[in-house]
Amino acid sequence: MIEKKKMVKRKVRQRRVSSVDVAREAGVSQATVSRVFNRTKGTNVSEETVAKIMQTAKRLNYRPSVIARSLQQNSTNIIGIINRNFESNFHMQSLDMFSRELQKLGYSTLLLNLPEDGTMDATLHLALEYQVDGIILTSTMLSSRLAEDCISYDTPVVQYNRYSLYQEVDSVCLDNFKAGNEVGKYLIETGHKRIAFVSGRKESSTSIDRRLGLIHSLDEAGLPLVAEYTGEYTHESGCEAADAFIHGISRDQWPDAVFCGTDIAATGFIDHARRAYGIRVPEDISVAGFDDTPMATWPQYDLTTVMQPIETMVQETLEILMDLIKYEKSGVIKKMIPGTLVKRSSVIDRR
Amino acid sequence: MIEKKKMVKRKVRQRRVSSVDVAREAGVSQATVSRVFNRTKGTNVSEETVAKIMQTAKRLNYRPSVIARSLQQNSTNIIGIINRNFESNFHMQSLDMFSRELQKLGYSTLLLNLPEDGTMDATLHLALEYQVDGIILTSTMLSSRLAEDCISYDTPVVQYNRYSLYQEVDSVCLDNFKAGNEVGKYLIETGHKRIAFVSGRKESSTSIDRRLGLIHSLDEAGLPLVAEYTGEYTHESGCEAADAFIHGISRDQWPDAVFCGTDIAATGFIDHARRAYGIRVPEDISVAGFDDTPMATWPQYDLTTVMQPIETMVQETLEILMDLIKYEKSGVIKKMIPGTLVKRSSVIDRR
DNA sequence: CTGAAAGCGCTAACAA
DNA sequence: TTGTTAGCGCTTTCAG
Repeated sequence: MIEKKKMVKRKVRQRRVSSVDVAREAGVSQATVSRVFNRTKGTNVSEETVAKIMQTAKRLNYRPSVIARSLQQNSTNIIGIINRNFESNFHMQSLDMFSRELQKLGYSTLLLNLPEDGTMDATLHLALEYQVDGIILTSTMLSSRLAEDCISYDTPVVQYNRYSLYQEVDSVCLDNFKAGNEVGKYLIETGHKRIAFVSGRKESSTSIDRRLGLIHSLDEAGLPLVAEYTGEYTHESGCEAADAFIHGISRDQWPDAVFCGTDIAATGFIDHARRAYGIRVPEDISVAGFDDTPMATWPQYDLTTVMQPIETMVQETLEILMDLIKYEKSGVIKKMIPGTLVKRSSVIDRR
Repeated sequence: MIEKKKMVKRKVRQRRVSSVDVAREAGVSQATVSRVFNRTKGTNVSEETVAKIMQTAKRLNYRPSVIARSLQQNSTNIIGIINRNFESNFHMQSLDMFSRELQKLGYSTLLLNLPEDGTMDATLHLALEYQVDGIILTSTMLSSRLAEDCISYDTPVVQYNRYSLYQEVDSVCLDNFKAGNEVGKYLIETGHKRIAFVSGRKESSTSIDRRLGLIHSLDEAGLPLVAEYTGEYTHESGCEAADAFIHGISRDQWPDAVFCGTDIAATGFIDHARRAYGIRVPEDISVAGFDDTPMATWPQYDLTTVMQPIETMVQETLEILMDLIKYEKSGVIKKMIPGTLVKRSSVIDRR
């Protein structure tokens, strides 16, 4: 049996045309070619030579090597985005927006994924080895040891969608506590007495803060959290939560409002509560979500939820990062972005 | 008014520690340091010096510069992924899998987005200037002029989720014609006589092929396509399609089965048909989708749909790309991957 | 306005 | 086993 691969010619990657080639062909020095491809800042080259060089460059299909330039300039124009997962709409949209905005700013995006098993050492170091000009860390926090590494590499980092009061790292994050608190206050205002919570991932600090915000509002009103369920970012989790809150429980013990930490869980809750238990939403139970995904506007849900202003968050993150790249760091920035409560019909006024 | 930025110290990025620094500190030559960081292939360095160098490297927090190495080796270990959009689940999952698999193969991902307004010249050239080792083009086709550019740069390209018979570019794509055809045959087999189609984007070649496949099956059975609607990849499009097929149309003119080019449109169709017209799915109208997104398994839909084996498609794409990187190209590969019809209860047997 | 030359940090061939 | 040296392709003084 013959291995197919063995029969094929091994490839030696050919040398690309370089500025030297263009220079030789055009009868000028290599430096002049370089000047032509960088004459943004008043580098003076005669019209004539410019024309000649551009022409032969085009003929030889020459394009400057960003890599060589990076080496010489000590700057790659690459931003590393270290990504934890793509599980939610929020993450996808954020990534999309980051890479588009970076492109507009003249940067490219090096996309790095955290391995499932967790440690980000290797991933972060990879980014540093690529000499990226900056790093955006989504939904993860930097250990102080790794933060040191970034500093010693003089590579700015901004955390997105995660923050810690005890860290020197700049961050941009939705104010999940406040948002959770506002949902709670709204549910209380509208006359709900028996409020329950469905959490996203247990370890997720965003979920934890939303929950704490809710509880704070309940405490102030002297109300209990009557039930809670911890799941994943899935429709099924919402279904399970409905079972947990309703199955085998007498009607007067049901919650009259359920705050779900994610829209997707809210849809699951609503669907299952209706189908399996004939519960009317919002007449029997009000439901609120989080994220304002497209599904929130589907007529059967018409979900009261919290909108995360992704565009603003991305812009703020990039602004901080660009400043860190250009100017000396002075102090730590922890930007908390407020969410917006979007009121729809899935929460009813019970007063 | 004082500009804040003006008050801040402009930053000059410091030089990073290089192998020369380590060499000096450790009292060895720079080449030896390099060897230590590359001793995979039997480069012989004494235990003693290795220890000494590793120690001072750690102390100085030295890490080799991938950029410098790339320049010298004429290879960056970066793969450029040129992405059209993130609008669907399929795209996100593909991107996620690509970047994870590439990372396993020792490559990093440079993520480039096509601008809204369309031309990919700039984007492709950017990738080439970064000297990426290969390019994956998702949901787009390469003009023959740009294909030339890639060839002259000796940079392999593989198209993902798009193909063209007239191109020299390798590609991996779901066999959308066949999949559409199978859905059609299945609907016919199960006794449907009045079949309608809801398209994804009009220009999208994947949608076009799904439609052609469907029509081919109808032709063979001597059945007409009773209605069709062209929308977007949204729930709302599905709702609109329901209006188009049902509103103001006498019951005997309704379709008895609707094939939606995407799951998301199928959910919209089902929801709206039920809510606005009291139609029972599948009793009155059967519905099939495409993609096998998580929603397809939600109980209220339980959608018959076509699963795209994303993992296989990604693996095949990478295999082709890796071969193109290592070996001389011999012939053009156009890999058509079959979809899998997933039968669920949204299509009923009418025989 | 243009050329010569140094050097960014690294690898690899060649010497020792 | 280790050091010396020549580039990789570019930008950027410094001369002319």
